[in-house]
Amino acid sequence: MLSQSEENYLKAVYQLQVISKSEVSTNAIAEKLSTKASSVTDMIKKLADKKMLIYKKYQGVLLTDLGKRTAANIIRKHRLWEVFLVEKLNFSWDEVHEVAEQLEHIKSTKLIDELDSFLGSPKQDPHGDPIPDKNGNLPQIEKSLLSTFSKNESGICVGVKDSSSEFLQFLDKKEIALGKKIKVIEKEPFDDSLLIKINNEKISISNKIANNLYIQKA
Amino acid sequence: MLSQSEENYLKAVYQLQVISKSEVSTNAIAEKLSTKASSVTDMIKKLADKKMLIYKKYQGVLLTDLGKRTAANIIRKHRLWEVFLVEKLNFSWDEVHEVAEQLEHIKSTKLIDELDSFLGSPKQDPHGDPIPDKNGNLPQIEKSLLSTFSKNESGICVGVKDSSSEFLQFLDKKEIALGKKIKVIEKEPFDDSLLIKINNEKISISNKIANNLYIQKA
DNA sequence: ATTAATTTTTAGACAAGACTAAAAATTAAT
DNA sequence: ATTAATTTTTAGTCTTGTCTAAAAATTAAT
Repeated sequence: MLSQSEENYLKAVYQLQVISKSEVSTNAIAEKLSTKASSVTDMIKKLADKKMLIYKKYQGVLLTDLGKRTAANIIRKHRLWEVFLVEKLNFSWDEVHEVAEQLEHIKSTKLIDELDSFLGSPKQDPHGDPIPDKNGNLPQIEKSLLSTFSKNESGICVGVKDSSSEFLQFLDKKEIALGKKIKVIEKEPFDDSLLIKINNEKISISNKIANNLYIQKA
Repeated sequence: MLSQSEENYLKAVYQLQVISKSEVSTNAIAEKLSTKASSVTDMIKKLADKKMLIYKKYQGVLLTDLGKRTAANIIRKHRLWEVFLVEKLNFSWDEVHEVAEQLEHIKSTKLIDELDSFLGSPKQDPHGDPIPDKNGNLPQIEKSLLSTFSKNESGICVGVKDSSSEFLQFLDKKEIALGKKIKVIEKEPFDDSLLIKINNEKISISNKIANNLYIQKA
């Protein structure tokens, strides 16, 4: 049985490993969890003892299959709870993260199985992130950051990279939502800002915004 | 902000104080939480520092108004989650306790407000226990243990004293459920067992069973 | 009213998880 | 190929919540 803290470390390693596809460094984990490298060293020793990851001193860590499945399951729980909060309890997509961080640690297989079917086995969470299945498989959909688009390219908004409430509230204000069609009208070479068409309107967005919006190419 | 452990102590004191209506002893708390008296002493000092209860050495503790409201709110969360599990996620009444013990510690006012209205503001949990309102008021319904009934008295089954899964499964097997009408046909003086009429059948139940079933007198 | 039994508190220890400061190993730079 | 910079680990400390064992206070019993 893992503690909440152990689960949080495991989740962080998983997310970093998905990005890097190789060993995850102590410092990277420390940064992700806003903690100190020394605390990370202590914890990865414990997780290595529990066969969740492979640890060689000074070489970073790699999740074992068990570790991957366990981490994916925590993420599954997190994202299912997010769907629940938005679909059933009137939360907006910028309010769910903090509560889901707590709910993901509840231990009950029946709970999560029943929640999944109660929600109709959703495939994505409110931010467009895929929900791992019961076996820990995480289906990845084809998507690119809007910042990589050139003039006249278009697609459907399918996800966000940053899911801070600041960013999400900004998107709400601009009426940029998942499922909407976006077309790049102009790309400004000076600051890489984009003039896009969405909701039948033309609006200008900064490179920083475009760099946090995932689009499925049309 | 209270830790999970502090919340569990507070809940235990609340439940003991409701029964005794006076100071709660260190040993009583220790017994309720399956812990040691010395641990209890440590914790009640902390809860006294936080103005949750009044503590005089060797004299037991009494909850403050703040403590009472806080404890009632934890119980409110516990019972609302139990309703959710039974009504929405196909849990049976003997499966909910353990999961609700975890869910009751989730911190989010919006979550519990929305859950309450999602469930239609239920007034009782699946075991017939009243759900405290947002202000910590706990409406008590009129009820008596079936063991106190005499021959020919009757009423409606409205709650259980023991909510262990063993007892609840026993009730399921005998088709004794909340809302059912029960009439005492005979009371056996030798062992205080009862012959009762329920579901249009006569069945015999031991004093121990009758002592854990709450009935609203007809 | 002492003595005995019980309850409660104190003192000290331990595990988990975090931290700081310093040492060791690795990586980068000249 | 050394030196410098960075990263990682170790060693020691702190807090929370628990425990055991012993001391102190209260309650019960003669």
